[in-house]
Amino acid sequence: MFPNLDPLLHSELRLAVMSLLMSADEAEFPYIKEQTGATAGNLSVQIEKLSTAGYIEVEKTFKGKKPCTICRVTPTGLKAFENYVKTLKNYLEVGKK
Amino acid sequence: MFPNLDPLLHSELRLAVMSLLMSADEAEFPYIKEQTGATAGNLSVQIEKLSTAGYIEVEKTFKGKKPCTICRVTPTGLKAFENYVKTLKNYLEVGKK
DNA sequence: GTAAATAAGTTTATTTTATAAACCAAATTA
DNA sequence: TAATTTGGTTTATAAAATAAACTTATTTAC
Repeated sequence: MFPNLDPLLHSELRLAVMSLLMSADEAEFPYIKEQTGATAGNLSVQIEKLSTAGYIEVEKTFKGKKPCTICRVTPTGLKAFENYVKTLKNYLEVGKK
Repeated sequence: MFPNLDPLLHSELRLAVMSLLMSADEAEFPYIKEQTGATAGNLSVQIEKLSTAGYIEVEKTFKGKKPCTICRVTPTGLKAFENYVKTLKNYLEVGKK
């Protein structure tokens, strides 16, 4: 009836990050920070978690002389996201079945 | 872009409880426990939170001689749930806009 | 009839998680 | 060259979820 929701995705900020990356394909740290309204510290932690899980890949390069962190969703992350959405529907689609 | 998700509903167990009550109209504690697979303790805590928020109403009666806790969703809870679903769509409907 | 087990919860404690605050290094601006 | 900004990371704190322990009453088994 209520299958488990992937705890890595069932988090407001991590879900927002994934959502952003799903449509943007790739995004830089400051952009994600701005779009989500998260603090840098919180964002850094959550990106690290998504990265550790293999849901996103994180590339640390330079933009001119400034550090630049680029994030991309991986195939694993894509699958996890889709699965999360499907699972969540069991909770949301009340009375539709 | 990513409006805040009602923290009271963005919780696996509480969401499951609400979801159940949305389609069942009213339900007894043991039934909710069985359907969600939650432990009694956890369920008790989460029901209390939903009740305090006014999302559900809890009636404590007796079934013969045994205590019987009945839960129902309130209009406030209904609205909150619907709003949560709407908000969540911003996170889930990637690339559909 | 009484001891053990079950039912229906609640309370308290522990663990996990999210968040914020503090910090760091380099670069830019005043 | 001192102060500020940018782009983060690390560490500490606050909040939340979860589980474990406990309570009270009730059957059920001996």
